[in-house]
Amino acid sequence: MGDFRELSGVGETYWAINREERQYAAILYHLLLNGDNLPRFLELIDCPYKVDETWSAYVEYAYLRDAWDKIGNDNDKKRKLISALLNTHDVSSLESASVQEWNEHFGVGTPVASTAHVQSPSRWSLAKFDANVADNDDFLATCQFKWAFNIKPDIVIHTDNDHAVVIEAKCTAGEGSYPSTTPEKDIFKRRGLPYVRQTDVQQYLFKEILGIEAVFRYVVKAGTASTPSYQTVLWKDAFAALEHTGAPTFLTAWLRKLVHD
DNA sequence: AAGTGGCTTCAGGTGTAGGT
DNA sequence: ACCTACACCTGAAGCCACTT
Repeated sequence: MGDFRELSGVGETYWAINREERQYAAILYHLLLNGDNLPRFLELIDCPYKVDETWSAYVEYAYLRDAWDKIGNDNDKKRKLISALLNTHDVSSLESASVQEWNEHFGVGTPVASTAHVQSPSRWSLAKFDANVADNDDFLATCQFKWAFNIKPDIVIHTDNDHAVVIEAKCTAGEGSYPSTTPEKDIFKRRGLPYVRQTDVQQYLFKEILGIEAVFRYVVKAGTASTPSYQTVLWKDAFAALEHTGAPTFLTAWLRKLVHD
């Protein structure tokens, strides 16, 4: 039997010290689905959209990944889709390329460029298609397109089919930016391109790719500074605004602690 | 004090090869 | 036709040193 808890002197139940942002997001999501909590929350964050009966809500929202998977083996449809949404010079020059040439153009190497399947843009490699996309605007567009296939907002509420509220849950870390790795950052520096904020990619995903009008909110522990790209809400205010009658004992205690600490 | 960049670890997705 | 193991890549996040 392990005795970490005794040796460490950390005697609290886990919930009392938990600092996992996905756990916070899961609690928020759970509460949002109960009673009148959805309208309460939307009012708190100044949601400009009306909710109708088609509303739905998601955690770890990966719409493009799943829609891509749903297309199945239709390579032709996949290429037409990319050509329509990513309207760059190099993409239009790929019309007669083979499937493998198409994949190689975007630098897919996971583990190799497939000869059979048009691979997901989420697998494109920035460091490799750098060599194949000369124009800076095209390069940036290709990066954004790829990133849009990878981002997963923590919570998304579709207030109806064409409007959404996008929630990013944060415990300690701030807003991320792209590109993320050193070699990729070097490429951006060499090209003189600015880094792209996480919320910029989210806005691009919803507006330009999915055709969904959306607002964006960060839920954070402390600090209320909103930037032009998003507004922030405090966890304590979010939880204080939500009804939780009948919740399990630990959750009631946890919420009390979160609201009053 | 807050932000940035480099480094590390972890978890998960993807396609291939090789087995049954 | 399925399954499993495998290699490779990526993003998220934490930590630390450094800058502003």
